[in-house]
Amino acid sequence: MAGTDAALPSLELVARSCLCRRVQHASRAIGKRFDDAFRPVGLNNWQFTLLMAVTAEAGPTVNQIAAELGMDRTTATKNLRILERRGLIEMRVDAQDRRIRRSALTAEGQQVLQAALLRWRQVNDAVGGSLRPEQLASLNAALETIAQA
Amino acid sequence: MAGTDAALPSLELVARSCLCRRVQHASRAIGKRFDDAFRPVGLNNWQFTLLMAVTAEAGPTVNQIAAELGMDRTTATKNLRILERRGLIEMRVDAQDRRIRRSALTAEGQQVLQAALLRWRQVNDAVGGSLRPEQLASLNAALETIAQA
DNA sequence: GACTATTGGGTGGATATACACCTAATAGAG
DNA sequence: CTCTATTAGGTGTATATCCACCCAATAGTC
Repeated sequence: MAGTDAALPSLELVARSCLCRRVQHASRAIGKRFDDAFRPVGLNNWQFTLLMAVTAEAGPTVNQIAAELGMDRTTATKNLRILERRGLIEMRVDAQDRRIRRSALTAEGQQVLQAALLRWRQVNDAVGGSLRPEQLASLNAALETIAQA
Repeated sequence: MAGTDAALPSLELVARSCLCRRVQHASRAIGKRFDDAFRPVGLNNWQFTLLMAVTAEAGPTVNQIAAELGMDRTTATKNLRILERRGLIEMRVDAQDRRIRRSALTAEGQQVLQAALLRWRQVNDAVGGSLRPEQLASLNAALETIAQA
């Protein structure tokens, strides 16, 4: 309408084109789907991701895990502690540099992760399958671009 | 490697192709960008989205807002209460059906939202501009598909 | 070796999110 | 009109997330 600042975008435009809202909405939805899939093995989606990150390298540090997942370091600290309390991972001080704490899966953690992998593939295939192959590839590239900002 | 269960996906494959992890990573990154943009006006990204949802319809209910944003109803309740405490919105019981609570922006809420709109456009354009136009369109479609699951 | 800067990490607080469970108001069946 | 089902919503709990601030260990300088 006239009378409002012409420099301001209309509310309809914002609601339609807000990337933040779209990504957050999708994030909640996909997180819930993976939570449901992992519930029988007692994990949620980020715990699965964290277990994966712990196994990805040899004894990754808190900082390495946080950087890899793009989360705040203190968030990684607190989430790792929960997995540690449940006995799925171990954190131990590095021998050379005593500031550093390195993570590793316990035997139980490996078992839980193995049990989760089949469920992961099912739900990941299901979600990916709802997109056309070229759309999935484009989505991955776009998400990576956004994540690196 | 041979020796592991052939039915299990390799850890490398999982790390590379996990849609949940990618979406969550992008969600954290973009949320942080919008948080930074809105910080000068005292909002964060979801508060902005919530204010937008409150103005989108005439006096939307808690359920309507939660459905529109794909968030849990109880999450909407608690987030709305924070905006209410700050005096940015008002919740009032519907005259016809006293179970229903309808939301509306206060004058201060409108001012804050107006101040945020310019910042929104800057950061939304910046993020969208890092993608090619057809990639952005494809991203929007893919995110909507995922959100509707 | 002492002083300072850098780095790895933790704590406390505010808010974000969802689940299990609950209350209150309305709607519908008889 | 009463009883029950449905619907709108809230509370408590556990965990997720980030920020401001802190501590301890190492590295670098002299």
